[in-house]
Amino acid sequence: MDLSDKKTRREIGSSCACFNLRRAARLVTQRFDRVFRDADITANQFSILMASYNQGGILLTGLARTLGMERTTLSRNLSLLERRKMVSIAMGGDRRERRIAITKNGIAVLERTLPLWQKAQNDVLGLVGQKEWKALLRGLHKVAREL
Amino acid sequence: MDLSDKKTRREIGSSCACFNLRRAARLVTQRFDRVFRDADITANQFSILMASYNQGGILLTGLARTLGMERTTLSRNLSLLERRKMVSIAMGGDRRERRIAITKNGIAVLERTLPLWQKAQNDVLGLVGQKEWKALLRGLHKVAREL
DNA sequence: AAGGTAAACGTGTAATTACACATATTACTA
DNA sequence: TAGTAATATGTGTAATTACACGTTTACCTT
Repeated sequence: MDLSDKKTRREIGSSCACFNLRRAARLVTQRFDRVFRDADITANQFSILMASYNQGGILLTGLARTLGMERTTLSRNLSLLERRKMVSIAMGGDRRERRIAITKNGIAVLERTLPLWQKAQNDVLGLVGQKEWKALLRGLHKVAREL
Repeated sequence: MDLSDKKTRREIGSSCACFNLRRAARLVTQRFDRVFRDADITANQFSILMASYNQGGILLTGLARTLGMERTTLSRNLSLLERRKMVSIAMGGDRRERRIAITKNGIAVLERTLPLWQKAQNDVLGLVGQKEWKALLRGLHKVAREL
């Protein structure tokens, strides 16, 4: 490939899996976090809380896998939520283990944030279009399964 | 919606635009950056350099819009690349303006990183599947257009 | 039981991201 | 032209991300 050819460069930009996914993630995250502005949590924290709710008692490493997040990244994200009493991080029988669970307070935060999530979600789906979004979501699930 | 219902919670997780996009972006970025490990730049910097090449002389704000990146985010990303002589940040006739351009050195870095990009891109497309990827990419472009 | 291997996790460091706020410069308007 | 609005950008702060490296604990093999 010849980078001095502008057509080649544009093709790379418009097809790059990393760039296009990151850009879309940035744009959607911005939308969500603006809607979440007056909430007690970010959209990212909302996802972590929801996963902790669904997989109560799961190990840190397992939760990281579910979230497609590096273990150490999740560790730091959870520390913030633990400090704010939204999750508990308990030692398992195996003393290396960290068992993650959402707290009552975390559930309460989730519940009162849910309407904001619904609004942000509807906003984005409305702009993208239901049909287009369905196809997109299928692809995102495939990525999560395969990578 | 009732969060005490597990089915509801799982539905939220598997449909959330923000979570699913961010997770896919994380996974793909991890792949790319592992392939880029011995390169002089990250996958994100690769994208910024490529856009700076394509839009040579563009203003910071305009480039940020192209990249779907907050202006201040791009400002800091560009500072790193300027310090390493990969882009130039020049004042325009309007002294508020910052005109961004890739340098000769930046082009050289791009050229020798291109094979790594090609490998990472092929890896991801192979795992996701060409057909699935095409549909996904269309959706990502729609997101970038509409948000 | 000792020694080596594997598993689970934390810390140091640095890049990435963006909001709130502030500054500088230009354009517009009364 | 003085004052105001709009534009373009930078800085403070904090969350998010992940690699490299190190520690602790459990398991396994002899």
